[in-house]
Amino acid sequence: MNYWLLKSEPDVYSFDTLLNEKKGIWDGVRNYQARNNLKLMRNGDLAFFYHSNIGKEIVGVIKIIKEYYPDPTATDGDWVVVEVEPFCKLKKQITLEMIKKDLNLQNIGLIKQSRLSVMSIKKEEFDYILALSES
DNA sequence: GCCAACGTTGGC
DNA sequence: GCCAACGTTGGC
Repeated sequence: MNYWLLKSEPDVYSFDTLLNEKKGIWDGVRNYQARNNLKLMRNGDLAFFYHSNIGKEIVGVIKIIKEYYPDPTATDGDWVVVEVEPFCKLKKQITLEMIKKDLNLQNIGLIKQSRLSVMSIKKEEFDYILALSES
């Protein structure tokens, strides 16, 4: 079981859109490192849904329900998608500002690799952020 | 709108 | 294989 963080600009594709649509295809990834992470995802893995640019906060958790297959929106190259469904909405959103200030989260990919859109999250980080959102 | 931090491309 | 030029992401 692995944990991930997926970024999306909410004016393009938001967590609420996914909630309404019940299920989503994570397409359009055009970065090798992000793609490699997509390929490592397994059914049942959980991922944070982060809103970049607008909000700059983790808003929910999603579950991987279908492992990678070729991205139908790609005209060339070896790009892939996974399918996801909403798992839960966070009671309290966790902002980038909070994460940056939190001494327990200084090594999180969101800060270390700010441009990567699909990254892995340590179980401790995942559990810690979930606990924060409940507090 | 700007810019830092990357990633990609192409000339050499 | 190196590196300059350029493009993109995302925070500010």
